[in-house]
Amino acid sequence: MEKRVRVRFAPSPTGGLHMGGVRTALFNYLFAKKHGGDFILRIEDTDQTRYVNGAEEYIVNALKWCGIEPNEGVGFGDGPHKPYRQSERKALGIYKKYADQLIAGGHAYYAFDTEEELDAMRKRLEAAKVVAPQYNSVSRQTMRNSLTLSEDEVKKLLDAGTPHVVRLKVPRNEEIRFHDIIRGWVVVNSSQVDDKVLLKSDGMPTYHLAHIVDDIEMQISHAVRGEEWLPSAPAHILIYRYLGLENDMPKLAHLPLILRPDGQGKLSKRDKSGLPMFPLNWFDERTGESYVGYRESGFYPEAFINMLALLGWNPGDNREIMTKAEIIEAFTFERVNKSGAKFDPEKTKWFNQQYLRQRNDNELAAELMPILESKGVKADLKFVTEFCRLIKEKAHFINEFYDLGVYFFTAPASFDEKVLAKKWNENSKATYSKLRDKLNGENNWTADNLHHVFEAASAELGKIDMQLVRVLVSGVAGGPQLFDMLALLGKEEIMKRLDYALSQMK
RNA sequence: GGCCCGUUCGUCUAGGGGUUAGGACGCGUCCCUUUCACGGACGAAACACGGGUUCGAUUCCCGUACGGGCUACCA
Repeated sequence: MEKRVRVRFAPSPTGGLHMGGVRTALFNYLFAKKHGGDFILRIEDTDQTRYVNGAEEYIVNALKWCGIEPNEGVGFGDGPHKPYRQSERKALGIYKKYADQLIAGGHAYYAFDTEEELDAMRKRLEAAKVVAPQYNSVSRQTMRNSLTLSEDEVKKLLDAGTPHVVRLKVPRNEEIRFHDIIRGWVVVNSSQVDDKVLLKSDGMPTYHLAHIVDDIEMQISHAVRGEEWLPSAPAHILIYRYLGLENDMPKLAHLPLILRPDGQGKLSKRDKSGLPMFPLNWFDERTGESYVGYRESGFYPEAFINMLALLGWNPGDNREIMTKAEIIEAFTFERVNKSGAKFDPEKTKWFNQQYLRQRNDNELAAELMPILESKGVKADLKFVTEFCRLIKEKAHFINEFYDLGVYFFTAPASFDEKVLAKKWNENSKATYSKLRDKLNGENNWTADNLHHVFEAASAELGKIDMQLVRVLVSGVAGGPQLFDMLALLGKEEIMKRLDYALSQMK
């Protein structure tokens, strides 16, 4: 029988979760939901020196905002495999048990080398023109460890509490094969793998040991992670093997990376594309740096995850705008690409625009009201709702609305020079003053009727240039449909604006 | 440098031994329009290169180039 699908997202709380991490979480989530399985959040906080305050909370909040909610784990209600924080699991002695088992089986050993000694070893190897200096089956023989020291000596050192690590004893020359769901078979020779540290001198496990122990204990069925883990996968295979768990290990799937838009390297915390790299605002109190989030930039979480899902995956047909349910339904690892995908800021904006257009005017107004308030703009809901109807076609984000239509809230003080230079002449003042008077006599102030009034005025006064009227009333050359705009602003306001504009014109 | 992974329009991608190599973003032109948009139509734009295998290769194999990842008592 197939194992129940149980996958985990296991970030380390070393900073804000950036969008590459969000995508890894998303793919795990999609796979779990597709198969009716479990999605777990585990916190890999084994590096105490890199722990950042607030990072864990950020991760939880970011996943919540994205709608990528674990059904088990830190911040989402503990489950049967608690605790889900590795620091807490370490306190329970979980990892040491496995490390001891490896040592007892002759597959791991104690190493007492100091940082200086390790440094010296690397320098020595470099000087000897060794291509890849590492702690391995060859170099370990020149170091101070339980393979080179006598049993008595080792015991003495351990009893004296000498700082030491536990390392994996990787064989000298052995072919390691493993299957990746996305990439197929991968073969690496063990000579390329170093003797990885399993237990650090502070007693904490490294990622390599910890994730294996936890994946086994938590009955994880698939380890889905970024491609940056591919090179260490052979070492992981060895650990499972030496633990006698090779048949119980999760299936592996290494996701392609998200690359920078300009093409060089994987996405970093900061990018010049102008779009955020983080789901939510993030302030790093260590460095004092802050980063804007997708949420605060006016993105919808549906748009964000839709975009992310299509970066490296596709449903096999031409669909692009998909609900989360549709994505889940269509999701398979077979349709995940092998190659890295460059992040495309333009298309990302387009995704949000598509979702923006799906909202009705009442929903948009409800979203816009607090933004207006924060800008100190007072406007009533009815006005704002109509404003949304007019302006939404031009926007990608709700928080562009105000800037795109400031003149709906503040009368213009200046007027587009280009349009005036091209279209305003010595007769204009007389013509548009007459138009102003005609409008002033008009009581049926609707878009439709204003359209008729303009046509009649054009016939009577000579051509009324609609763009000129637009500039007189709004100050700018572009904007929503003119008559809708006049209708919304209202007769009183339009009169005021025309009077002011005409007083400024020659 | 070494090891691993990858390579279809500028970008995200579909496809796959014989196709006019399809879609989307962006870009351009036109239509609609007395303004501004939306919208519609059309267009430019890709199989990295070299060898095989084959009647035939963009598709399979091998090299090369290029790109990416890893190379810590970080994850």
